[in-house]
Formats: sequence, C-alpha cells, structure tokens
Amino acid sequence: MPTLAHVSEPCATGMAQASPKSRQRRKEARPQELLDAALSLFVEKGLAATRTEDVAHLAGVSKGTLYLYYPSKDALFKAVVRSHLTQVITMGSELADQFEGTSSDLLHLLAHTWWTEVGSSKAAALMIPIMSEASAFPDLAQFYLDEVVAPSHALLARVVARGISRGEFRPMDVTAVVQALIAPALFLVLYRQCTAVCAANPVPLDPERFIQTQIELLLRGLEAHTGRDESTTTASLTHP
Amino acid sequence: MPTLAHVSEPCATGMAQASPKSRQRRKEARPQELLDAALSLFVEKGLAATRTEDVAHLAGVSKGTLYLYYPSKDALFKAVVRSHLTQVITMGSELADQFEGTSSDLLHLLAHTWWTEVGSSKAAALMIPIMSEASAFPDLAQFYLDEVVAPSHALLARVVARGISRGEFRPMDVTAVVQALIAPALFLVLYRQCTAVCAANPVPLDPERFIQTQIELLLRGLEAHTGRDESTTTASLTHP
Amino acid sequence: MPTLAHVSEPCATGMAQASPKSRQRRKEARPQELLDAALSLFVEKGLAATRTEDVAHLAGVSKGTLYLYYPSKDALFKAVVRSHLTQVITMGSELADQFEGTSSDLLHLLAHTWWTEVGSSKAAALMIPIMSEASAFPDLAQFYLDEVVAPSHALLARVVARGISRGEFRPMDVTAVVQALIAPALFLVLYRQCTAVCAANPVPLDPERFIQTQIELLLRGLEAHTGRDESTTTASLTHP
Amino acid sequence: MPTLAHVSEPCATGMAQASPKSRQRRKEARPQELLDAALSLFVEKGLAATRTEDVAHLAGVSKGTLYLYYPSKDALFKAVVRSHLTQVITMGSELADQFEGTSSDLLHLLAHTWWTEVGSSKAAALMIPIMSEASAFPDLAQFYLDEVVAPSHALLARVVARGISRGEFRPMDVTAVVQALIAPALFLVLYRQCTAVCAANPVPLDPERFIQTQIELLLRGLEAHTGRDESTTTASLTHP
DNA sequence: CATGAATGAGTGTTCATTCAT
DNA sequence: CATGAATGAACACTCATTCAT
Repeated sequence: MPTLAHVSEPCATGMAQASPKSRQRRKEARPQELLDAALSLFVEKGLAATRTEDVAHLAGVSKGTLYLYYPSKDALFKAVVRSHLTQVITMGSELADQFEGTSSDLLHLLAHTWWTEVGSSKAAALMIPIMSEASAFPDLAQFYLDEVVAPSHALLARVVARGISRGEFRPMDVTAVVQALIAPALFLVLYRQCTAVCAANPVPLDPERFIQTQIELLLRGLEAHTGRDESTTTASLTHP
Repeated sequence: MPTLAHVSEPCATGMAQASPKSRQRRKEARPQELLDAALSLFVEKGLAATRTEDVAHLAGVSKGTLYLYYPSKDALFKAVVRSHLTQVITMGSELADQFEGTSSDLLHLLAHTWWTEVGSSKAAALMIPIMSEASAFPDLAQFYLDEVVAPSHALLARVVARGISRGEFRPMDVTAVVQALIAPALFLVLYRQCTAVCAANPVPLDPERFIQTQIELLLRGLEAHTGRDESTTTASLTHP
Repeated sequence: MPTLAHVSEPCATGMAQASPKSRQRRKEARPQELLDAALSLFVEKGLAATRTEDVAHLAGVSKGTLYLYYPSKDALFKAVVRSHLTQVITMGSELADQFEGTSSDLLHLLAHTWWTEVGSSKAAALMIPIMSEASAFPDLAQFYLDEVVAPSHALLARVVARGISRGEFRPMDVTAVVQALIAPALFLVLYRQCTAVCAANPVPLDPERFIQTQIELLLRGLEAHTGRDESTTTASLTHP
Repeated sequence: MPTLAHVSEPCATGMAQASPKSRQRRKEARPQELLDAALSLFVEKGLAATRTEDVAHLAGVSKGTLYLYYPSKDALFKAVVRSHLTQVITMGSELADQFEGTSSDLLHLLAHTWWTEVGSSKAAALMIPIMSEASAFPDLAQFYLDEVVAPSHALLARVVARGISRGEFRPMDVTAVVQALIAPALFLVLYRQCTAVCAANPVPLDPERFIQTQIELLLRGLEAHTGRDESTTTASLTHP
C-alpha cells in the first residue's frame, strides 16, 4: 500500500485485545484510541486534509462519537499534542533537573529518551503539518509553540548552561548550541516522514546510531577539557 | 504598469526588465507571475489551505485566468516545482559535472549555489507542505520525489563518490554522507520557515555562516589526508 | 393508569400531592415534570431549537428516560398541548354550558378563567412556535388546530350566539365577534413573550386590567339594550 | 396545497418575465430574488427550519450562489429585514414628519400605508419566528428589536404625542396608546399567518376594513373635542 | 426502569472548477 | 484571451433516536 489515500481498518491502533467488556470497557479506552488515530492521520495527511470522520472511523467509532470526547477538530489536535508531547517534555524536564552525572551523559540520556518516547513515534512528525499549515490554523501553531517548542528549547538550554557553568563545556552561545542539538533530530524526523510517505527507503538509517553520532560530533566541539585547536567549527558556534 | 488598477502587486517576484509594453509584457509574464504567487501561498499556507482564487488575485488576474494557464491546482503545483526546483537541480548537476577542482571545493560551491538559488528563496520550503500533505495529494508527493528528491540525492551522491574515488575523502557509505550533508540544509529551511511563521526570532542565525560551519564540520570527518584518530563519529558514518 | 408506558399522557392530571416518599413520588411525577420542562423550553426556544436532552435534564432525568415516556419529540409536544391546553378548553366549555347568568358576565368569566389558567402561564405562548414553525412540523400544526384553535373558536362562537339568541347582543356576524374577542388575548400573549424575550419592559401592562378594558370595549359594541348611535365601529363588525 | 412541507418552483418569486438576458440580467436581480425567497421560507418555516439550500433553490439558484451574495444565514435574515421592513419604516417616518393634516388622518394614512407596504406582505410575519426563536438567534432578535420594533414604536409615539400636543387627542399615556394601536395590527398578522398555515379560512376577514374599524374604535377613545363620558375604556388607557 | 454512550442523517459553509459573456 | 457568476461535492459539527448495560 503505497500512499494510504484511503482509510480503513476500523479499530486499527495497536492490537487492544485486552478486555472488550463492550460499552464500559470501551469508554475508558476511547479517548486514547481517538488520540492515536488522530495522531496518525494528522501526521499522514496534514491538518486540513484530516477529516474528523476518518479519525473516528480509524478509532473504530462513528463521527458523532468523536465529538462526545473532543468538542472540535482544534481541541482534538491540542489533546493529541498534550497527550503525546507535553507529557514527555515534562518528564524529560524532571529527568534533567534530577540528573547528577556529567552534562555529556545527560545529553545522551535525553537524546535516548527523546528517541524512544517521541522521535520513534509519529508524534514527533506533528511539527511538520504545524509548520506547513500554521497560517491556516494560527491557534494550533501558537499552542504548539507554547506547549512544545518553547519548553523543549528551555530544557535544552538549561542543560547546556549547566554544562557550561560546571566547566564541562566551553562558554558558548547557548541558543546556537541548542539549535545544533535540534538540527539532527529535525533531520531524523523529516527523513522518517519522507520515507514513510514516499515508500522509498534507500538506506534504513539506524536512528539510534545516527543520534549517537550526531551527539558525539557535537560534544567534541563542546568539550572544555582539552586545549585542542579552536577550529572554525566550534568557533562559529561561539557567540559573535 | 499603468493600467489595470484593481488588485495587488501583480508581477511581484523577479524583475524581468526591458519589455515592449505593458499589455504585451503582462501576457508573457503571466505564467511566471502565477507560479510566483502560487509558490508564496503554497509555502505560507500549505497545499490544502491555498485557494486558487487567492493565487490568481495575488498574480493580478482573475480566478478564471489561472485555469487558462494551468488546468488544475495539482498542475499548478507541479509547475511551481518544475519552475523553481527542477531547473536549479539540473543547473547544479551540470555545475558538478563540469567542475574540476577538489571535491571539498565542489561541495562548498554547491552549498553556496543551493543557498543563493534555492535555500534563500521560498522554493526550498515547498518540501514542508509536501511532506505534511503528501498522502492527501499523492500525485504531488510522487512528483516531488521524482523531480526533486531523487535528482538531488543523485547529485550529491555523485559528488561524494567523486571525492572518494579521487582519494580526497575516506571510503564511506555514500548515502550516509549524503544524509549528513542534507541534514543542515533541512534544518535551515525549517528554521527559517519557523521564524517566518512564528514571528519569533530568538537568534538571527546567519544562514551563510551556518552552512559554512556545517560543511566544514562534515569535511573534517570526510577528509582523508590526515592520519588522525578514527573516532566514533566518523566511524559511524561508515557503512555498517 | 400505571402500565403501558409507551404512548403519551401518562398520569397527566392535576398535581397529585401528598405522596409516600421521594423515589416513589418522583416516578409518578415524572411525566408532568417532563411536560412542564418541555413547555418551558418549547416556548423559550422554539420547536426546532429545543433539544430533547435539555428537556430531560431540566426535568431532572437523563435523555433516555424521556423516551421511556414519550416516543418522540413530536409526541412530547402533543402531550404538552394536551396537558396544558386541551384540558382547560374542555373545562371552559363545561363552564360555559352550565353558566346561567348574562352572556356579558359569561364572557368576563371566561376571560378571567382564560387568563388564570392559560394566558398567565407559559402554555398560551405555545401558539407562537406553532405558527412560526408550522410547516416544518405539519403534524403538530394540524394537531394544534384540531385540539386548540377549533375548540376555542367553537366555544366563543357558542357564547356569542347565546348572547344574540337571548337578545343580549345585537345580531352580528359571530365569527367576526369571536375574532375581536381573540385579538386582545393574542396581543397580550405576544406582548408578554416579547418582554420576556427582550428583557425590555417599557410599560408594565397589567394584564388583568388590559383584559377588562378590552372586553368592556367590545361589550359596548355588542350590547343590544341601548338605542345608541350605530357608528362605523360596531357597524363594521356586522356581517357585510 | 395544504402545508408546503417541501420546496419547489425554482425561480418562483413573482413572475419576472422581463428580460432574461441571462448572466448579466440575472446578476442584478439575484439579491432581491434571494431576499424574497428567504422571506417566504423564514415566515413559512421559521428561522431554524429554513435551510439555506431551500432558499437558494426557491430563488432558482444553487446553494453556493446564495453565499455569493450573503455570507451567512444570519446576514441573509438581516438583509431580508432591511429590505422589507427598515426601508418602509423610514418611509413612514418621513411621511409622518411631513404630514400637515389632523393626527387622526395621519393615523389613518399610516395604517393604510402599513397595510399596503408591510401588513399585506409576508414581511410583517417575520415577527413571529423572531419571537419564537429569539433565544436561539439572539443576534437576530436584537437586530429586529433595534431595526424594526424600536423605530416603529418611536414613530407611533411621535404621532400620538403630536395629536396630544395639538389638542386633538386627550392627554394620555403615550406608550399605552401605542400598544393599543399595535394590538390590532398584531392580530391581523397572526390571523393571516394562521389561516395561511392552517389552510382553514373561516371568515375572509377583510383586512382593510378591519384596520379601519380598529382605528376608528381607538380614535373614539382618543378624541378630545367632546366632553363625553370618561368610561372605563378610555380611562384605563390613561396613565395610572 | 434509568442511564448515557453511540449513531448517522442533516445543515451551514467553503472552494475547485466550469462556462457564458 | 479574460472575467467572475454559478455550481455542487465535501467537510465540520449537531442532535433526535437507539440500545447495551
């Protein structure tokens, strides 16, 4: 199935074999089922092109039922973001604040956590329709900015600043470093979306390894302990 | 352009100077004006949210006229891609094939050319709605894949292979290197779209400099001439 | 009549005071509570805009329960009419048939009774949504016509005819007089609805007094005993 | 055709045989054709039950065309009111302000004008759905209040005050008199709507004559020139 | 009996596309 | 060629009604 330009598989998400005690059982699971279905379609088709009815059907319910749980398409999107991103960011934040090892190790830990919790799921790709359709859905774009982008930046900035203040990293422009940290994650997300969408899969691109590589590459430039050559690379990350 | 005082900014992009007269000129310039208008709106609003009427009005013509030149929204989009991307890729391809300097210099040249011809224009951001709304417009996604993604990869792969075969770069997995080359470009495009959309501009991020930095960073890992330590970084770009 | 809970009018009569306990009481009072809630909402919001769920909640039960007592919105409306209007009309009819005083006094009595039993309650205003939305609910309009309008006219016509045949009123076109009697009642109902809806209350308009005035005004024209001038006013109520 | 619970007769309004110069000709006539169709349906079916598609079809166009002229159902309704009521009220206002005869004659003139311009058309019946569905369409109710009710009251109040100040009418509570003037008009409107809806037509009720009668009846009570008995009728219209 | 989760037909509104002028 | 009026399929959202619990 190359493009999935149609919806199918009612009740597709996961396998959910657990206990279909019909009415009661379903009711509790519905919200998450709907959120999962919505996530899939928002990422696959974009915001405008995702029909609420398709979301409902993918979750195995009818159009009307969706509106029993979420009062509008906008609200549905926000709930998806909260469910799949906001929570994880909060978690990562706590992780970072409690961490006691080196900042390098913390970055590795965060990268790994990001990958397992967000990057490897469809949730990370939500940023794509948001960027693309921001001006058609300004509320959602702002929401995403406030709930996802800003906290993520803040989290990474805190970690970088921690590394600098502890003498682990050289003094650098924090924002620039944060960008450099985000760049490979962005690439990974886009790359996966691209292969998912195009059904072309030139090189599997082991994501875990890719992340490792990128982080190490960056850390090399960040490290403070050696008096190595200040090449253009690291220099240009320094605040102008 | 004295007459036709009714819409807005017809003949927006480009300059196309030295033309006979307004009437005549307009007629010939129409297609490109429409393409420019379409590019702006596709990038700004996404595929689904761009209304054909808005494209026409932005180009200074009426709704019906658009359909005189392009038979559908899909066709319009394809023409935009062809006009703004396919040509440049072909150009870059020829540039690369004729280049006689070092592969490092070629990469720098291509990066610079990409930036001036594509990256700095709105055309680069077309990839965002394409990724986002691919399955809603499967034709367009396939078209983009065939016309843009594949040729770009091929071009870069050729250059990397050239570097390796000439002994300038270490033998590595070509596709992995191509990905590493594309990653910062992707980041740049997304970053600019993001700041354009969010009106937030935390760090100006000089694009030229960013590209320089990233290329140099990569070249460091690619270079074959030094007997330096084969750290994990470069190692992990090697094919498994 | 406890069983057979499927059609309408279950236990509608009176108010049924002094009942064992809350649970029991509630069950018996349900139908009337539902009718009262429905009346309020039909009058306040109109037929189409009244949601069955709101009726149920206003009556303190759930959506499904409403359908236990009344099989559809239409049936609910008919039950409301029967409960609040049909009974009173029957009552008025009996009153008139048993009355032994002058026809003028009878009209006064009927007017007073109408006001206390119908006009001052929300039930009178049911005519407004009926008129407004008649062709959207043709069944209901016909029902109202048969159950309310026709009997009311018949009742008043009988009284007027009685007055004429007893020599109390001058011989006139009965229907025209009935219309003249109904006009101020209509006005009163509309006026109250208007002030209720608009929250504007320019002149308090004491309803009892208004009715008195109008009746007296009309009786003046009806009276047969004086040899006063036959002005255009009364003349024009005469059948052409 | 008893209830007209269906829509038919595309391009029904009037006969419009004039000049169907197709596109151009139609375009100018469309707005009024749509307003006429909307008026018919709003009055016949109520606000909620009138479907925009039915309005369009009754005007002989498709759903989309309606939205070319009026951006929403609300806007359509307001346009109907403006077109059929506001204009006439303004006209009546000017008529009154320029009138130089007796106030009695002015009232007769206004009554006649009202009947020919408003009362005899469907426009007068717009008040019925407004009253019935005010709380479902609060904007429209307010609009109607501001554009129709308030100006009408003001106009009549001015005329009554004029009569009093010129010594033609006895000093009375102006608002009460205005109500008394409006009451028969209300009745007439309701009566016609009722017969239209019910297809029952007990007595044709010549409207012109009815109005004459009612006005004369009232004027009798208003007149100042005779020192006749101050009966309860007129007394109760006096301010308390 | 009572509940409220689920349904799906129906409505307001938008917009790509057509075509008479 | 250019226009813009007209179309109708499509979609977000509502609500009367059903039925498993």
